Amino acid sequence: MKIQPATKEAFQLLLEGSLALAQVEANGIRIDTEYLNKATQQIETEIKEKTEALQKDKTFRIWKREFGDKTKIGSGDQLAHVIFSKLKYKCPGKTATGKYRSDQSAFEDVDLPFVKDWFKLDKLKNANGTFLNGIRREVVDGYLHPSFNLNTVETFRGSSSSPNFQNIPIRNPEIGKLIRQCFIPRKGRVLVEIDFGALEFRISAAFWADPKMIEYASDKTKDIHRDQAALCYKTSNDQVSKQMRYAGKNQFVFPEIYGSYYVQMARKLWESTSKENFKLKDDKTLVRDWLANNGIKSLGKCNPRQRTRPGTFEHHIKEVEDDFNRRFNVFASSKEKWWRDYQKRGWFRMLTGFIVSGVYSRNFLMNCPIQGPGFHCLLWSLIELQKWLNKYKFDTLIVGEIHDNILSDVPICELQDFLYAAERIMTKEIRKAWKWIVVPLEVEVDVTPVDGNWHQKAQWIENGSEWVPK
DNA sequence: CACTGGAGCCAC
DNA sequence: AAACGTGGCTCCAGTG
Repeated sequence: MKIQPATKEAFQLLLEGSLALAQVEANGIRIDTEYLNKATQQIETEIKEKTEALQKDKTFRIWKREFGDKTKIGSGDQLAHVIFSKLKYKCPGKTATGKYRSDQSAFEDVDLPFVKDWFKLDKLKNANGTFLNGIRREVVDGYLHPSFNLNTVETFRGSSSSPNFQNIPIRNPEIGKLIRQCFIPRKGRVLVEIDFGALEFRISAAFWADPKMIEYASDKTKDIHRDQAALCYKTSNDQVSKQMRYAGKNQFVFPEIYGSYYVQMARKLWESTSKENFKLKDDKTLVRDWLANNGIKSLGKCNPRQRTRPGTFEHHIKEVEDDFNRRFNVFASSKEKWWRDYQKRGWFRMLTGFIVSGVYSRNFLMNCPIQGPGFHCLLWSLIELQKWLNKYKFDTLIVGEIHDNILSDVPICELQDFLYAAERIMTKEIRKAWKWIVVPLEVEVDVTPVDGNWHQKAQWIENGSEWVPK
């Protein structure tokens, strides 16, 4: 497959990008090595205790009898064999090679404490193995220097390795805290994380040139993820809780934009409602109960070959999807034309000047022109911000990048100037340079306490004359 | 013993 | 017509 940056502009972006990222790598992130060692010791003790507890369980005796000296308590395959084959619980599916699925959701309906505890232990092992150990292995004199690559990704996004700085836990609050406490600013300083808000949706609107999407991305009172959650769960916009919005974003809007369809989305959205505490914003009503009171009591068969039955959740989500495609009808038609044109030519060009040539799936065609240019907005901003810091001889250091955000280590005396400069570059300068960004861009800023840690980051806002904690 | 690929988990 | 995109890393299981 021949892939290359096609224009001078695209080439320049990669060249300057690699120079700027080399600086980021050299800067490095400060690590609280004392905490890291203490946390490792504690978690290893916990892993040992929890392992011994599992080995006393009667389910483990069955396991032992089955596998003898081949017994490996960490093996998901063996766990699945014991639960689904010996104890005859129903397995919800097989993997590509015909083995039992052994991911956590495959055991959702298994009510054995042994299984719940096994997954708790598995989470701890992952936190220790991949993250705490992964970080410690790479620390040099108290600093971590992850690689930030521009040459590994099909869509011309970036990646990170040794260690991967772009998948540090955050969604699981306990594990997130455990790991993120390792990352600290230099003495007397703060860590600052600057995100593009809803970047991929904004780029989608610009790329597909859909007036209704552009309107959505341009109107501060509108929020596509919240509004679609409301439609999916039959509530008003005001009733959408944080969890509901999260589901709307990750189980409807992104899947829909990147080529999924109502059957898959209905399953996931319905699965979310079975989580405990999946409630409306009033914090009393379970979404599952709310739906039941609104005439939707079951998911439906989810068989793509059968017509959906009115009154099922699946039927409802199909209507939400139809409505989405009607409202964003330019998006719906542009993507068909985009796919047809590619099939004729065998290559396509991104808004940032990159040419992608070769055999690709339909869904790749939908994702690549959004994912690539989204990251290019970040890379362009990082380059400009680095130049600005150099020009004015700031002590602020850019220390990392995660696809749509920049992490910096900032002396408190430079914080205000730095935030104003970053905002200017990321929302104004970039639109002067790249006219195809026909939607406003926004930044979201998080700052840690002085001498705090990454886990303690909290949102800051601009109040008209300065940046302050929200 | 070295290596490989599957499966799972972490992020955006 | 077909059915969610991109990565990195670890452990396990199997191979030679």
